[in-house]
Amino acid sequence: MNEKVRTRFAPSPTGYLHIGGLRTALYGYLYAKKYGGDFILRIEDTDLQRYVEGSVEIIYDTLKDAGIVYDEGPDVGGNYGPYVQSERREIYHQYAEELIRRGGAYYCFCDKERMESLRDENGNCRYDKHCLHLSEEEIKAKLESGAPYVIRQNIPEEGTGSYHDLVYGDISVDFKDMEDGILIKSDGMPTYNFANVVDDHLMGITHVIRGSEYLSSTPKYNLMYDAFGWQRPVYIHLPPIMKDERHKLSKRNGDASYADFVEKGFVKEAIVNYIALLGWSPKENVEKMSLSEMIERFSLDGISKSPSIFDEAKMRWLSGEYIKEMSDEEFVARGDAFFRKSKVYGKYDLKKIAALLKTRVETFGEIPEKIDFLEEFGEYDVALFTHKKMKTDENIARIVLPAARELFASLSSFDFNTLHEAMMGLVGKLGMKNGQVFWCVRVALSGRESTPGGVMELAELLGKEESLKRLDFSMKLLGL
RNA sequence: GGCCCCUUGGUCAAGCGGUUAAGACACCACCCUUUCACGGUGGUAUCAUGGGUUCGAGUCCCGUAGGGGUCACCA
Repeated sequence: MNEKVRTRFAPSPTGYLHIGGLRTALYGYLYAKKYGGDFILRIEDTDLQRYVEGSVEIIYDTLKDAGIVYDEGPDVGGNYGPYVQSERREIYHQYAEELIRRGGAYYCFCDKERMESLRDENGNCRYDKHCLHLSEEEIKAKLESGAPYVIRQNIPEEGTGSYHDLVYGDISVDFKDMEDGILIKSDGMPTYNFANVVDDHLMGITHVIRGSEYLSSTPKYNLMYDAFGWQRPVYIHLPPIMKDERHKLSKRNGDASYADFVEKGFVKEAIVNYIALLGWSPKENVEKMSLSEMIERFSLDGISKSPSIFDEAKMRWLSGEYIKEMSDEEFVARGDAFFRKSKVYGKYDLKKIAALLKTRVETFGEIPEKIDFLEEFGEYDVALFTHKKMKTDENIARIVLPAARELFASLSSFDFNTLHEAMMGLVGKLGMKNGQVFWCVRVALSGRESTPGGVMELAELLGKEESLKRLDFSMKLLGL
């Protein structure tokens, strides 16, 4: 196989790009790039009923945002266009007629009523090839009279369709279990069943990567490739991504999409990294990977056959790993939207806050809740001064706080090092343990059981004036 | 219901006839430590089930159960 690898992602513009779709795109991209091939984006908009305004742009934006770049597509061009199916109507008709000539399809004039009468006890109707037996004259007459028609695939009544899937292995389906599906609808548009075959061939797609829902209909497509005398592509079907063991993850159920997770503050690279790991694992047993590392490591034998359940907790962890690696500047820049949501925006040095926050949040979304106490300070439960392990309580606090207040007031500079030295001195002077002093002052400054950073970091951030104000307030709470 | 496919800890998963059945997330404990984190160490927990084949089965075969997909003028 020395022909150039060409894969494609072919979504229909029916709304947001969901996680499963994005993974399909990602694998197609990874596979193509792994072998120096091309990755193509094709829009499958043959169902005008389901078309949702603006979703094509969402597809472009999401892929771009996720770093999945396509070599050819509606907005970037290419030599195999157009890349939007609704612009290829004539092509489909031409090939449909060709297929009829080759005996692989036929005109069908049956109406809804007749189809209804074919329904079986399970409510399924199965076309009986009625129109396959129309004479050429009858067909011509009907066509000329302008009677509505569809074009159906002519599937053999016996035999078995077999093929080899690179993930699932050998798949066989009996022709008798397949219906003569519609290839061209009465509105003149092709169905997926036909358009995907024609386009994949015309666009030179070598590897078809798609969801496992097509596993059992693929023999139908092979019948067409064979009838046309075209080379069948290599098939790679992917297991579904589940929300829980019973339900597939889907936008229709209101499950989060890529965009939703970005909005929640997950690091983009982590989202892409995580979904790559759903249904695929590299041989090297590594999990955190950049896109280029994924390309290097991607291999089809690492794709699993069974569905995997989407675990937000693990994606959250990965997101945290990416955050820990960021510089303070990058954290501030990328978390900007979330810093803006916090009450402290514009009032503090965000780079200093970033340094404290990086190991304490896994998504940018957690930023506001972690730092709002810098602006919000008031009544709190004095029981916070009691901490068994630190050996401290309200009475210790009554000794520590006034001393700390006096100390703070005496400091001419209020940076971390000065504070550290001063606080250590205070510990010695009071003859207490570090924890006793630090715990009490930190609580007095924050009113919180836990904070990002310790006393010195907090005092430096708040500044001398605010620190003294808070100490005064806390002393009052303790009845001093 | 017919057909196709799937089944290793709570989750993602490695394994491809012989292993003490990796690793990660989550969880728990301990260490580090001025809180919380980070980091470090350790721990709990898995081969759906019944038959075969084999000296030997998570790995191969068959059945059963459970789950998913599909059976549209949707993709």
